[in-house]
Order: sequence, then C-alpha cells, then structure tokens
Amino acid sequence: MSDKLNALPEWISRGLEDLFPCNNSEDSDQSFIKRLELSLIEKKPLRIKLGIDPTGTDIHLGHSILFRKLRAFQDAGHTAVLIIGDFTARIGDPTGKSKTRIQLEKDEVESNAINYLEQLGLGKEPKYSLLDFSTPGRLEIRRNSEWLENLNLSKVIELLSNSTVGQMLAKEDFSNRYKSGIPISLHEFLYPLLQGYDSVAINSDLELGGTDQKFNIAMGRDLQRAFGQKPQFGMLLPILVGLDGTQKMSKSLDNFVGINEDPLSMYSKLEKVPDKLVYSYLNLLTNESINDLSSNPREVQKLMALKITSNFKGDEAAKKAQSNSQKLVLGTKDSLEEIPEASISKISFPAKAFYLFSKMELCTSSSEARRQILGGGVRIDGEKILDPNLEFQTPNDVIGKILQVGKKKFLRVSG
RNA sequence: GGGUCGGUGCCCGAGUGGUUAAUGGGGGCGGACUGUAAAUCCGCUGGCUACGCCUACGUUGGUUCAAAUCCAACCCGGCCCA
Repeated sequence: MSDKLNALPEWISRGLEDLFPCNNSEDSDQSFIKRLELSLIEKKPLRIKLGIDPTGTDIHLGHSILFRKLRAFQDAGHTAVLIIGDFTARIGDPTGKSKTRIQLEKDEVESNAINYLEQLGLGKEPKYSLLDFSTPGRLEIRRNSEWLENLNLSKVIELLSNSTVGQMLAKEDFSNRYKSGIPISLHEFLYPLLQGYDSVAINSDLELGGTDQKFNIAMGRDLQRAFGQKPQFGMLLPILVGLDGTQKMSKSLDNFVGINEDPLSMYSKLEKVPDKLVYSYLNLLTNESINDLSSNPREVQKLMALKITSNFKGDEAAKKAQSNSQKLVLGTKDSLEEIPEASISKISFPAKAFYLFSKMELCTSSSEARRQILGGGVRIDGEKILDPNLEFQTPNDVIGKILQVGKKKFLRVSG
C-alpha cells in the first residue's frame, strides 16, 4: 500500500492509511494523481469533502487529523467543502419523538454547528486555526438538509435500489453487530446512502474520512457514477488511538485531549501517553520530520507533547506549559507560575477534610474524598493527611494552602 | 403476530426468599517502584458535612415479617417460526 502512495507529494501522503482507488491508470477516475494533474491543467480546484456531525462535540486531537489534512488541501489551493450533517444528525432515532421535539433539536443542531465552526476557526486568523476561513474560494460550508430535507419517497427508493442487503451486511460494523446479535435498525441502512448522496449534491472529487468510513465513501463513489458524475476518491486517515493506548480517542471514554484545553493540561496529558503512541502522534499531529529523532524515548515524548501543544497554543504557551509541568512533577509547586486557584465561598465552616475536597471539586463525591484520604492520596501543603474527619474551624485555616489529590490534581485555596 | 430465552453496579458477568451495597473479572482511581510511562506489587471502587441515614438488580404493582431472587402486567432486546 505504501508503495502506491509514494508517488504522491509528502503533504498528501503523510499519515495516510489508504487512498482509493489508487493504481497506475491514466484514467482520472482511477488515479488520484491524474485527477490532481487534471485540476492543474484545467485550473479548477478540486472539491474536497469532509462531513461533520453537529452533535455538540468538543473537537479533540482525533478529529483534528482530518481537519489538518483538509487544511493542507486548502493551502494547496483546493476547495474544502465542509458538510454539516444537520439533517442526518436530526433524524437519529425518531422513535417516540413528537414533532416539537424534532423542532427543538433543529435549533440545537444549529447552535452545535456554529459551536463546531468556531472551534475550527470561524472568525480567527488562519494562522491560529485548524481551517482557513478567510481566503476566498478555499472553504464552502453546506448543510445537508439543503438537499435531503426535500427528498421524496421515489427518490429515496431510487437511492435504496443502488444497494443490496448483502452489501450492507458486508459492511464491517453491520456484520459484526449482526453476528453478535446487536440490533440494527433499518434506518441505519439509509445513512451510507444519504452520506453518499451528499457527494453527489456537492460534486465531490475527494472525500476525507477515518478508516471506518471506507464503506460510506465508496457508496458516494457508486452513487456519483449512477448520477452521471465523475466519481470521488476516498482518502482514509487513521483513527487516533486515545490516551489509554488501546481504544480510539473519544470524549465518552475520557481518553482524549481537547483542542480547547489549556496548554498545561494539554501538554501534561500528551507527555505521558504510552510510548507506542508517540510516533503516530508525531506523524499524524505535527509536521516534524520523523527521521532524526532522539534515541531517548522520554525526549521524543516531550518533543511530541511540545510540538502538538504549540500547534494549537503557540510556541510560547507550549514552552511555558512544559516548564510548569516539570515543576509540578518535581514537587516545587510553590514556584509554579500558574497554580489554579479556587475560592472557598461554597464551603461552610466548620469543614471536615472530606467535605472540603469534595466541594472544591478535587474529588467527585464526598465518599470518594474519604476513600482518597484513607488511601493516602491526599495532601495539604505537601503534607499527607490520613483523617477524613480532620476539621477546619474557619476559612483562615485553609486559605492560601495547596490542596492536592494524587499527583496531578491540585489547587490553591483563595478566599 | 406466535414460540422461546434474556434485561444486575462504568462494562462484562455471578447470584434464584433472609449478615446482600450484592462473588469474580475488566476498566478507573490512589500508593510503592519508574522515565511523569509500561510491566509488577498493594489498597480502593453507590450517595450523603457519615460510627448513622438514603438510593440501587428493565418499569409498575402484588405476595411475604423479609424479595435482585416468587406472582402479574407492561417496556426493551436476542434467537426460531410467520
């Protein structure tokens, strides 16, 4: 596979998992290089499709891989066509939902979409954002309700006739679910078709997606042919493995790094990812050369954390985060420039230790606080405390002190 | 629509009337060690200003001194048949 990709320029091939179809054909429907050349000859930028689900997500590093690639195409002069799946997100599972409920969701979906775009860089300088929103002709934002909302049943049937149950069941996640007896709703079969139809609607030349998107992207290709268009290519990028080193990065698994996180937490999460992920993070999330890296794994890990952080937060913030993180570990917290502060206004005195730690949100519940204290994971001003019922009579007994749980969670008490 | 099996804590999965906040594993958190990691070892793993009280085994009722465990109805799912 990598041989096939070698002919491509580095800015395209870096981090690619697959590009299909990809052969040495002279046909610009079969060879992406030919399609690229054609676009240069005709002076017509390619239309690069990427769909997003406006489901209220905070964008994390896993999502950013796709956007980085999309941005690379923008910078090369092509047109990014960002499809907001407002319609597909809305139909979800219609069971038992009233009309008003759907209406509500429509507003919700819209505000999610705006939120998403802001995270991508709407209203920001291209230099500091994932996508280029300001250079004319580089970005087109479309909502798929634009064409899906008014599809009539005969059109839907026409779409459905392009695919068979066998094809659907051949799709990996459907077949896995089918085999293991996990229910599949019929309307789920419609998603690949609708996503494919999006490609028709915007006349896509190339669709970006995670490796799990191969089926849906291929569907777009088929449908485009059926509708007399030049079929798109599919560019698959790896699914980023999350901080736990095994499962894909996602918010629900809490193994993610959000692009909006503060520099310190971004850096400190990154500098302790499992060794086996370091290389792929460097490859997928930075432009660093991966040939001349230090032989010390710890150094490489730190470099990776620093580079990624500075991508999102700028060089200075990243360096500062690195040095703060260092101090944090060495236990010289007093010299930390930015120790988070939190007010005790919510606390009523006298306050017992477990209550204090719970209310200051260093522990998720007061029971958890008790456990942490009993387990020896709690310190006040660096001194371990072991009695959950340790009592503080007045605010002055705690103001100015540093509360700490474990190695990473700590804050300074303010009034 | 019919038959049948099943729905337990973050996840998987024991438990079939009574020391049951519920065995075990995974995950998570904390401690030791270390490279801040991995591996390993140890502890914890419903909530509550807590030697007590509250909420939990799909939902709602019922039987019982006592139910996750028995009964009924309902909801949701798997499989087989139509």
